[in-house]
Amino acid sequence: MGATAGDASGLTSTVVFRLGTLGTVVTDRFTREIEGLGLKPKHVGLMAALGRAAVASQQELAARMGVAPSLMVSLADHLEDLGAVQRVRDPRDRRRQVLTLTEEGQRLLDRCTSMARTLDEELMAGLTEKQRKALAEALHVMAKRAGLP
Amino acid sequence: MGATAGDASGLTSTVVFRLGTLGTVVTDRFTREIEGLGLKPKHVGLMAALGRAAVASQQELAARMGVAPSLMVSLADHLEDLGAVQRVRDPRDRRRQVLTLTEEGQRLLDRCTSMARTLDEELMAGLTEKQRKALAEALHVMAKRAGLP
DNA sequence: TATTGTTATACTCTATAACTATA
DNA sequence: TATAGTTATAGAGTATAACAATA
Repeated sequence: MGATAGDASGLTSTVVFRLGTLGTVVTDRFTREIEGLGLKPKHVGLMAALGRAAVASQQELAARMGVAPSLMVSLADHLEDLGAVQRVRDPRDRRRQVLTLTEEGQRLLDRCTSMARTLDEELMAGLTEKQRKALAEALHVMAKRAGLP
Repeated sequence: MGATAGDASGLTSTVVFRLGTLGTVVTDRFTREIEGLGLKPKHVGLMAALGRAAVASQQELAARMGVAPSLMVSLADHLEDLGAVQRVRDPRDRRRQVLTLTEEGQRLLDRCTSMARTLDEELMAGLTEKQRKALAEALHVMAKRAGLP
């Protein structure tokens, strides 16, 4: 025994490593799943943000999602093309574009949510009900502390 | 109550969403942390893979990490420049480049592991010891099922 | 002819900077 | 002059395809 150089279980067993690698795998999987809807993860993230806030300017949404305003433009463009969001100029400040989720957008978001739930099931197949609850709670606490929804 | 359209807590509370977003945040944080060592996450992943396997050809490592062989070349190039890995031609099959972790590589890997542990602490600051154990176990089970180390 | 590693090229994602219109 | 949104441009990261050496 002793400090065998070459044992990297140290790194790979950290939460940082596991969250990073699992996050990538899961996101890739989700990306393939929503591809048929003409969506990428960021589009879904934007719809989810709109689902919570109901109404917000592009700048506010960009700040909330931590992306550049220029990226918000192309995300909104694409969702508008799909009929998932509406752009309305704020009459009080005509510089602001206010985004709202349409009924079609809500339907798309619902389908994505359903797909995510199916993936959740697959992902947690090896866990007991108790373990799933504990996992969900731990992720929730960490997400809030990190300023995530 | 009722089915209020616009409530997206459905999506954002899935494990898929939480793993994806937390994975990104945590990886970005780790990336900044190791920047001073001249490393990117993939370099660390390669060193960790070498730490476990001790010796492997570039093709084997590329397959294990799920990256293109061409990317393995540049990762190995960079680590070789840092003195973290050695390339040795397999005498039995001179096409194969066998990679091994040097002592310097082990030192670098150890420092990265230490940084990851510190981040783990920060990340799980809001969790009880019991919750941390439960989280680690759940992540471990899911990682194995996903074919991750 | 098939395989390993390498190099050349192209594609995706996203940020920064320049620009337009409103304020 | 400052800000919201847009457009143009550039950089990072990585894959695919073409190539060289070896089997």
